[in-house]
Amino acid sequence: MSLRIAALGLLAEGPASGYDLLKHFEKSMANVWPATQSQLYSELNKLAAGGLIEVIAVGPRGRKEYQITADGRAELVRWVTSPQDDPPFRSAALLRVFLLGLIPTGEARSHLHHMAEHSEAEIRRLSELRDSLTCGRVFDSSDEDFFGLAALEYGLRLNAMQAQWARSVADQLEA
Amino acid sequence: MSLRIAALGLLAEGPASGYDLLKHFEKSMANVWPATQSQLYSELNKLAAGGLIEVIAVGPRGRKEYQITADGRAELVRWVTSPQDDPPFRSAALLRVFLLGLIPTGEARSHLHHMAEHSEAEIRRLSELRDSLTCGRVFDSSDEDFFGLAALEYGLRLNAMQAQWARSVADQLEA
DNA sequence: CAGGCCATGTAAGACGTTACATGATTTT
DNA sequence: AAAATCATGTAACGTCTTACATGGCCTG
Repeated sequence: MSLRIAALGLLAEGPASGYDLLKHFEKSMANVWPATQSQLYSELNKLAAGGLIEVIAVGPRGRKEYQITADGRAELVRWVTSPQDDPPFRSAALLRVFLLGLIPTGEARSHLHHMAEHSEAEIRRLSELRDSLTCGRVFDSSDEDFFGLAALEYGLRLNAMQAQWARSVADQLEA
Repeated sequence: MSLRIAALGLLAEGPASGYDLLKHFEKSMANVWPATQSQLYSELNKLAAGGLIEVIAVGPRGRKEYQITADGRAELVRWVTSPQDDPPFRSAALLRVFLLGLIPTGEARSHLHHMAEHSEAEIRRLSELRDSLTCGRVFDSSDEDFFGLAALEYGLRLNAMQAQWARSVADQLEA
């Protein structure tokens, strides 16, 4: 469901081919909903079969340019306003936390430090991504990627929280 | 993979039936890795077939009591120390944020307020869960559910962050 | 004309969701 | 005797991962 929506969402900004979408996708929504090339191409076929998008041109190398249809836009708005049927939150990293008692305390502490470092590296990666997207310009709520930047800000805060949490749990473990 | 580990992890604390596990599961790991009854039962069969757990008793109503094996413990430790092959982070809620530009600003702002309220409700739910688990006693790093409580603390911080973030994005939208 | 990029697709298998199916035992 | 709880399982369907397969176009 979600990948289908991601594809529709990208096409809502204008016509594109699967290949174009994939490129754009990796810099934006793939950060919150990763997907592979195979998956995206097959979703595009399903969307076209369902009439939510349509092929408006065929270029060199069999390139198919897709465009969102009115039905597609309707489906997109329906989904955006229906948060109740989202798939649930899942985190293997937190599941691991539950099981940290199975390894020696020193190793558990070390794992927590690694988690903190990983979050800090993510913060650097996301900061760079933000800089590459904004490239110095100012932006406000009418900006076309205002919400993409808001999602990015979420990622920054999430990782900051995670690093602090991991260090605080590690500290409790020392005692 | 992860559900299999969750089941093994619960069995590492002592023998139990699928039914027992399900009950315990819902109060602990299901918060970070939800699963259905069907899925848990079939994982137990697969684990038993693979020799990671074994049936040590059959009780009334066909109740099967499982116990973790040495191979099972080894697998558990292997997984706990291998964070590199975790499934990636996914959030439909954040994907929705990317698409909030598709609905009128007022509705988007209202959605963000709902997100904040949802997080605040989660904070209350998790606080109650914590109280029911600790029931007033003090705990330290030698406590058997120290790490479960650490995961719970993560949930509290995550939701606090989320509520603040949602309100801050909503505020930028006013301007 | 070789190498890199453009461009799309298939197939097998693991994992997850939903709904249904079945029946024994204990409690009221 | 009915209702609640205990207890396990099957089947269909959709999603995600991994690996593989294919070939056209453009640049040097």
